[in-house]
Amino acid sequence: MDFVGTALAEMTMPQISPLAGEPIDRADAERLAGVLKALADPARLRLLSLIQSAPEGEACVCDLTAPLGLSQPTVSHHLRILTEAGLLEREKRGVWAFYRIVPAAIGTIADLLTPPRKRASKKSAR
Amino acid sequence: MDFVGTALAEMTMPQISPLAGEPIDRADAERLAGVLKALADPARLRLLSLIQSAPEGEACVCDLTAPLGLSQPTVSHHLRILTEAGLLEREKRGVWAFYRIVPAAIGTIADLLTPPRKRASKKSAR
DNA sequence: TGCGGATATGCAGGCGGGTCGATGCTGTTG
DNA sequence: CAACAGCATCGACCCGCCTGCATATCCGCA
Repeated sequence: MDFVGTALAEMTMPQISPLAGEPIDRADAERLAGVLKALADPARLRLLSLIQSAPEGEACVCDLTAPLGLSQPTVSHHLRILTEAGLLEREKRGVWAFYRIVPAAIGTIADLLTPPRKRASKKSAR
Repeated sequence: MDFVGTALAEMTMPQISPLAGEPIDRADAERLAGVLKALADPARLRLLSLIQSAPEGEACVCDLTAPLGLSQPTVSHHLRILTEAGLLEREKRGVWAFYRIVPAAIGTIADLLTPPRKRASKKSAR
């Protein structure tokens, strides 16, 4: 599903926060849920954490299988899901595939979930 | 799983952000994933949105089944999951059960996903 | 060109989750 | 007290997902 890859971009512009003023429609709900599904897994959260705390902010598959305790195909599978969700970017150098976090992506999700009361405190509008 | 209910509280204090410095351990990853799983569903996102935008910031089940297009048992099921995750609170008045959003809960999730860089550089302007 | 290592993909088993219909429970109303 | 409305729970079905094993693909190197 590549639609997930572009999901964040489409939601970024307006505040389609599920906690803003207007109720979100089905399409936006599915898009946001798709990205959140990519995040809602212990292995993938640990992958993001491991990559972020890696020396150069990047890591290859061979560095991730051991700390995760999962097989190499399974790790590749999770990395694929995170990449398709737009949370990771992949760069192949030689035989290795290096993964790096896309900062704006997770920041966008955080913004979508940080809606109302950070600004004013009233949802009065509308 | 009631551990999900307390998951946020346990993670709130330190910044166990998966994108902070140290890699998170399995336990924290599972807790955070549990809460994110509660969010990662279109129906539940729409429920949160509907409740938030309701007149008094609260809504009963009978007001939610129609806009969602789901059966009443299914809506109750989703509300239960959100409540156990600590995202909603339930108050029974008469025959009705009113649900309200717990603001701090979602704010906590957003903070966990808002890594370091949000502090210094802000592109917003709003 | 051929070999070996690093990843990705296919396939299958097992489990968890979303949905609905039926039912039970509780509080309201006549 | 009887009848009814709002919700929660139960049981069941079905689909999607996580995982590992086996295999294919790609790349560097001798």
